[in-house]
Amino acid sequence: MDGLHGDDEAHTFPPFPYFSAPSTPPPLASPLASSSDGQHSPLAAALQQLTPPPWPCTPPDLTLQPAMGDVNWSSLFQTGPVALPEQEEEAVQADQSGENDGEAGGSGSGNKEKAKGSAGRSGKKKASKPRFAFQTRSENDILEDGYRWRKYGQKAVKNSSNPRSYYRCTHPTCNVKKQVQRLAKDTAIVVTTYEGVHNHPCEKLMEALGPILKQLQFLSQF
DNA sequence: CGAGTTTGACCGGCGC
DNA sequence: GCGCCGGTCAAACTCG
Repeated sequence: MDGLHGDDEAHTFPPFPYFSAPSTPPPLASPLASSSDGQHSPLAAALQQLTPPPWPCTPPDLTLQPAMGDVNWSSLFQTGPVALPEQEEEAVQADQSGENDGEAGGSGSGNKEKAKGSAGRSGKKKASKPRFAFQTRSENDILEDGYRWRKYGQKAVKNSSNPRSYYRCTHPTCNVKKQVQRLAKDTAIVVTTYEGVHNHPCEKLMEALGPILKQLQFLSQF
């Protein structure tokens, strides 16, 4: 976890790819993704752009958060295992492709068991998910990234006077989590760590692009 | 009243 | 084996 702040673990990222998937984007979960001809319709192309990236799908709204002034994008880095072991990678993908019952159903399953801790379910070794961390300079702890988050915990962490907050994506089938914490050294800097990949389109992006998509759908008829 | 937040307790991993 | 620590749960609470 300390890799978050360790410079030796920091991996410089290419320019913040808000709307493009890292390499080969997974198939979109939304039914809208399948066009009538199944090929490269403008609608399908547009929807491809909505493939959820692991990082925020929308940039911090500087107009709404004037204090965020200078976003230190150069500090964008990847934490944790950059290259996942094959088995773990498979586990992660399986976890994200519909077997999200673990976390998503955990809290509401009526399971009397108490918290099973940070190691996850079934006593297996913790499967490391892709994690992406970046720093922003902001008065707000929560940057507007286009997704809806539900806070499920807050902890005081060692060597930091600021608590760490834990959030989970509110989408029913999404298992993405994020941690938000202010730097002890510079409390103006918020470190946000994303864990996992959204398996659904960005809500606010969909909201914003809705009219455009409708128009594309209309135009694609001709 | 439903959705989201707060907060204390609990659990597993890990270092010693 | 023990204790520390990070992560999660879930009941209680708040808010719109």
